[in-house]
Amino acid sequence: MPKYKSIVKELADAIRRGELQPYDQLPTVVELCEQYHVSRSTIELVMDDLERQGYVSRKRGSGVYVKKVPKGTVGGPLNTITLSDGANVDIQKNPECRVHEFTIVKPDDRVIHLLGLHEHSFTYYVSRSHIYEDSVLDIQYLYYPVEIFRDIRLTSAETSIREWIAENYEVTPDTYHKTLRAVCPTDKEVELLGVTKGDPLLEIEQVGYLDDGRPFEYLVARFPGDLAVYQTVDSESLPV
Amino acid sequence: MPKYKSIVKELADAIRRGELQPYDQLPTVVELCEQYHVSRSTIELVMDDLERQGYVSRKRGSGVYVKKVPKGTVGGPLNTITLSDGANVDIQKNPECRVHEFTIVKPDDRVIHLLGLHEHSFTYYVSRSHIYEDSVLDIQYLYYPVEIFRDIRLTSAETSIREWIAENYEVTPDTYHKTLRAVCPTDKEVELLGVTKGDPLLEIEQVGYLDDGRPFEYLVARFPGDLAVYQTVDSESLPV
DNA sequence: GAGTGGTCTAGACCACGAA
DNA sequence: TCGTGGTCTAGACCACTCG
Repeated sequence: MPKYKSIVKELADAIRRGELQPYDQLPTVVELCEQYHVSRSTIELVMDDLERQGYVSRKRGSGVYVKKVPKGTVGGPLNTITLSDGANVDIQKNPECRVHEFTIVKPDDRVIHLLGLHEHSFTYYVSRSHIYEDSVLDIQYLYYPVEIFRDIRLTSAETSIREWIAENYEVTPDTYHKTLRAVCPTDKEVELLGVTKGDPLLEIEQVGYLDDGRPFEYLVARFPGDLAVYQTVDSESLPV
Repeated sequence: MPKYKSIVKELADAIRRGELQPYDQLPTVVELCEQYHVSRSTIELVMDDLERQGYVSRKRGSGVYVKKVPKGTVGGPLNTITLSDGANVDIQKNPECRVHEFTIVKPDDRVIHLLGLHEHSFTYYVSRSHIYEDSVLDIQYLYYPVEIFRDIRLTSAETSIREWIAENYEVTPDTYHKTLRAVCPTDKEVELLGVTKGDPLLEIEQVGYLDDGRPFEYLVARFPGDLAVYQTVDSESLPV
């Protein structure tokens, strides 16, 4: 782990523990340099990271300050779907995964377009749901180019496709392009998700890229609106 | 403008113009250093920025590569709501803004909590909609602490509250914490938005922070699901 | 082994804020 | 005026990829 990451961890912990309180000024950059025996640019990386995680605000010429955020809302998972409410469901590990379909298909135009495939390309296609204590948490539709992955096994779709890929191919995912929408469930989804026709779903459409620039994964996931939220921190605002 | 930003702009333009094609390798870091007469760390900042904007993938030990993205989908606005479809509506400038309510209120618990206010605090409260060619684009609910802004004018709510604040107060917004959801419209919203009861809405709940760490704005905006999407790029994926 | 990007150093200069 | 963070330099070392 790079040096700056471990400093980030220390400071973030201090904030979560309440050792650094809202509106407290962090030690100055120079002080932190001495304290951790690192150079100025390293501390700069640390501050960038802390700001992107929503811990601090930086005021040029003045100092870096701990944000006044409601307890428990900082340090949580960002840039991903989380299941809301006290529903202590960890979508990451706990839920059972039920595969509805697992085939090789000629994908529709949108998938071809977003994965940058040729007209006559084929992809793996998986549809599946996660289930926790008899309630269905989501429905997912996944597409993987056969060009890249010549062989994907059904068992991997029931656990972690990404893990299986990591073990069997030498590829490293880099970034994901995401689009979020509010949509109506299809008739099929009404049935599978156990929602009613008028219930809204939160949809996330995600294209994954490898570190050489190739799209390698197309994913659409839909969650009942009362279960899922997407949280993020950045410097863009809606125009107001 | 810092030096690295202008280099970002040049390279991003080259990619958008197609001068650099998908899967092309960018000049190496060393070459870029010579080409732009800058140091290595500066180029590092450039690459960070290009990657966060979704232009390139970086492969350690190999090179930086232009992502294969469908034409027109890169370089667009990120981390904010955009109005989908060919609907060439620019929410930023074109639409008329109609204010429904403009008062000072004792906000509810959630607003108090997220703005970090005392129980007995007051806020400005604005509800308004944007309208373009007879169709209603959104409905917004905004709260500003009276503690921070002693005076907000109605006219500003009809144009740009943020602009008005910038002209009348010495505050600089820093970052925004956002939560996205899919929700049902209330009866009132059905009426105001001209949607039907079962149509899903995309909701964005946003808390804005100043550069000294103070929350200064609470905003909930709701958009008809068929009009609005939220787009972003990052290195987090849904677990798959 | 040669070439790549990622991290880091020890400085410097600048823009800005606070008093 | 002085202390702050933001940018930038000219190097260095390391981890990694690829032929």
